[in-house]
Amino acid sequence: MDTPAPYGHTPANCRAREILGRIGDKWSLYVIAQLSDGTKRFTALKREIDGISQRMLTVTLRGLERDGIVSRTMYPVMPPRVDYALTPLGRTLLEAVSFLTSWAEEHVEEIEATRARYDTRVEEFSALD
Amino acid sequence: MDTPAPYGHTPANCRAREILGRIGDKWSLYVIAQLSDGTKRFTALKREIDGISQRMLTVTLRGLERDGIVSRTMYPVMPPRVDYALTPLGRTLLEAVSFLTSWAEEHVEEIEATRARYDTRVEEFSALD
DNA sequence: CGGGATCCACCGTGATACTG
DNA sequence: CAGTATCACGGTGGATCCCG
Repeated sequence: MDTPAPYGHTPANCRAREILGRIGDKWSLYVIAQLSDGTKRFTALKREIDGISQRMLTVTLRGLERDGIVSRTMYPVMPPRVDYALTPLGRTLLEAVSFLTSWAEEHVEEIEATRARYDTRVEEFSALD
Repeated sequence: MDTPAPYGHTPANCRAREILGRIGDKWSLYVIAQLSDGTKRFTALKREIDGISQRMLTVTLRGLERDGIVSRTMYPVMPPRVDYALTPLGRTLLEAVSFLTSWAEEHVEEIEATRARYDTRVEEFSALD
């Protein structure tokens, strides 16, 4: 418990960081996007999200469920059946995310150009050795 | 409810993920927030962002500079002086971030309550062993 | 003052195998 | 079908020392 002084609190952005930490990981955004058009089963999600492993889909869904962004409905049948869906809270998040998506859409070219220029400069600079 | 248009497999999510990867790391958001009220020097940023190491401030600033979100101005004087500021692109990002911040502000209590309930349930379930 | 270089601990992620 | 368990790996971030 006495971890030597964690990174101290930081004001209002702290919460935004926490949120970003939740949806900013490798898979959450894809899961949320796939659930934006309705309830889906585990396997359907796995099939639609290219490259995700069984484990990471489970881990991601658990995290989103924990924060009330995704709901999980289990049917005690054989074989097992589990449905996942966005909660009302999850759908409000969708709105915030689409704002970021729009920003990304609008500026992706500018960013990539800037990045390429930066990398070229660094490369040229390194060549001075 | 007026959720934004459903977005399925669109590459848009990839770009949004890339953006989240940029600002969703541990420190970028704090750096951006601190630069929102004007140009600042390295040491000033380090002083204002509680808990950040010299290394991580450098790394974070380089990343933001690479993507054209932050500008870096070096003065060849002794002792060295370097100014950092948000670029116009960086300031447009500020808008998107404040949207997420608002979302976090509005729902942080709900999320924390849900999270606490979830953890309690898991705890009780584990106690069944 | 504003870094760069190095070493290291942690943990998020992936691959694989097993299960109710 | 929908997971859990285990191991291995790489990247992120922290601590420290040094330099122009």
